[in-house]
Amino acid sequence: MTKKPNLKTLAQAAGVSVPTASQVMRGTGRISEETRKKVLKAAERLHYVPDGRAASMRSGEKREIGMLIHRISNPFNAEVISGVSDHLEGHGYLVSILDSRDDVQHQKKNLEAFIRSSRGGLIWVPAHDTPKTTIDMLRTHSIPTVTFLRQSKFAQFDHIGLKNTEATYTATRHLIELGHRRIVYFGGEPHSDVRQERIEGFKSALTEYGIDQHVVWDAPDDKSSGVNELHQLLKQHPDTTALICNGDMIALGACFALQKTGKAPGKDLSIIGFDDVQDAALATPALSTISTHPYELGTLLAKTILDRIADPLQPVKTSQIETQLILRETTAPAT
Amino acid sequence: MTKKPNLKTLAQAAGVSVPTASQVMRGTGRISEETRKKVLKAAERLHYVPDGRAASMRSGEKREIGMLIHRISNPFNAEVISGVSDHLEGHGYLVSILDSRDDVQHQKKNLEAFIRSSRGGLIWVPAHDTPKTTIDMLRTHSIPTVTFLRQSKFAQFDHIGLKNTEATYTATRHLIELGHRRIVYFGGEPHSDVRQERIEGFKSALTEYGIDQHVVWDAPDDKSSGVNELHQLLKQHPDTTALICNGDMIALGACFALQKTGKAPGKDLSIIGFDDVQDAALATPALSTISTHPYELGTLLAKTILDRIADPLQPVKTSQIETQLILRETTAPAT
DNA sequence: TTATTTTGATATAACGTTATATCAATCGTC
DNA sequence: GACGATTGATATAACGTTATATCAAAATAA
Repeated sequence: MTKKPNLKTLAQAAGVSVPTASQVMRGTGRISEETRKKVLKAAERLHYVPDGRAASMRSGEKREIGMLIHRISNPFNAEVISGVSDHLEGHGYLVSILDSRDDVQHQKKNLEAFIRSSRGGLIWVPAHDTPKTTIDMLRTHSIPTVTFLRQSKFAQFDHIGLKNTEATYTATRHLIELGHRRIVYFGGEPHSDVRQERIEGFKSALTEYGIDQHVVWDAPDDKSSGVNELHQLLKQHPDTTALICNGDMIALGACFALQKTGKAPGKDLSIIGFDDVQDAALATPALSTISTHPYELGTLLAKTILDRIADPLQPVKTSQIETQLILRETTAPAT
Repeated sequence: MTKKPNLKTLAQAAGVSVPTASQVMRGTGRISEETRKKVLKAAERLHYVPDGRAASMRSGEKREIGMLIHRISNPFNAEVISGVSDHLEGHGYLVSILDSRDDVQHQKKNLEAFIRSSRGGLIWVPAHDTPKTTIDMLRTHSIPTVTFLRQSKFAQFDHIGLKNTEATYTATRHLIELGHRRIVYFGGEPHSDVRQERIEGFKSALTEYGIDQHVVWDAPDDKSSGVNELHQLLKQHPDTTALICNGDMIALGACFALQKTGKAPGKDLSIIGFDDVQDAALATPALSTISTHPYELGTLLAKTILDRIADPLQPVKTSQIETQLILRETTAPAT
């Protein structure tokens, strides 16, 4: 087992000085074609790969971006990651993912290790109830940071969100125009800001049409929760004719639960999801939902963090991604 | 914006030398209680965090493990990641994830950047058709590596897989004992080694019971593929009474497709999935499937890579995780 | 009392790069 | 043929740590 080659061994093998070898590997400086070939050949032979730690330490350049997200298995996030990676890899960055599991303890541990590792920037979905101390830790080390989906209450980072309020406003309005009057906002955690924005759109549509019953039902955003909670909801509000859901998973859960009691989504209860995950189109009946554009969101995140890295002192930027109401089979006129 | 504090500024602030400050931060060496407090107080005040790059370069310790996997959004993988993280975080490691998207180009780019970044080890699901050059690259830099799910043809790394052959053998045998004779292996890519193992178990059960029709149907492992391909399959093999599927997603797709034509999974066609994803239990009808133990797999991966790091020259180890046949509603006696 | 060990701190060098300054040799110009 | 400009290389120092060696002072032993 030979030792790992470094610039020194490479330079010796090629018969040049260390700085010359360094310049050849990076394609900088003034190098004759002859020595360039000599060095490259030696590098090939030795399988030389520069040590990113040393390079980054000396040059100050950090060619790695971290993404810290709340649920790595969420297909929406996977699409966002693809968008980020495709763009940043083109700029010579490595994108690595950390999973906070939406838990502030895990998040804190990850962020501490992240700061130690001295990466170039952070693309982040803050966990629910992220404490101020965690934000302060990030700010203190002035790490280029962009948040998405969820915005931090305590600090101003660049942020890219969804047009949540607009999305649910449009969806709710659509249901009202179909004749629905008893519409419930279904799912989500009480503390979530994103959900609050969505509820705002929901309520403002209702108010606009003079409907003053504003029922909001708290429930985790997964499928099994949709199955269980729908029964509770219908027991308490049996006159409900339509649901605006906080996510596709809970919406699909609600569909299943409904079907099990012999009723039909769309016919007996209109249901609109949020996210447009792959399953939404494939379910029976196919789920009406609000489509976001995760890949484009990723691209925008990548651009935003590059801007922030290029000019750390520029004013904070915030933008929103458009959404789109997709009508499939779970929405129908009220009977 | 003050500059980032380092050991030098910390030492000055505390009125001690740099090595002393370093020792206090790491809790090593002989330090009086008095100076220890002085340094810690100064560190707190300056928000000092050591630079992991410099520390790692000097000490040779690398406290970061990378996972390079084929589909970050796969819920099975998410569970594995949890298992790995929980164990390794306990040992002071940061676990970061790279997504190859099962594409050898992405994988190569990621691995190159990975090698440059000098992490402590790699937990890897090799992409399909990973070329020998990629393996050689890894071996050349003698990076502690453990593969899981898929094993490299070209190199001997530590590996943890599933008891694939045993799993499908048991499942197929169960179907045969229910009276099924026309059983099809449904889904997966032709090149996949894992699938080959599963097909082996499938075929050996059939052979054991004297059934010589061994139909294997190629198809991508996602839901929409299950929907589309089931029709093709039934057109070509209308006497099929049961499916062993290569994954839960394609199995669920097949269930949907079947229901759309007015038939019932379980009653008209028995279906067994693979993975036991969350949706399997929640689908209607609930999917019979083969359960693996992803979290335990993760734990075992973590232990294996720690062993490999501790002793890089020890002989290569391979182990298999047990699987379990979960019978729900999509399996029934043949009519 | 003197010799020896222990304690608590520090000086120095090294990890593998790259930025900057320097320098000899070659080139072009008038 | 003398001058400055360009070319192609190199010497040196620095990034922020930690390992090793060293050292004076205090504590213990003889």
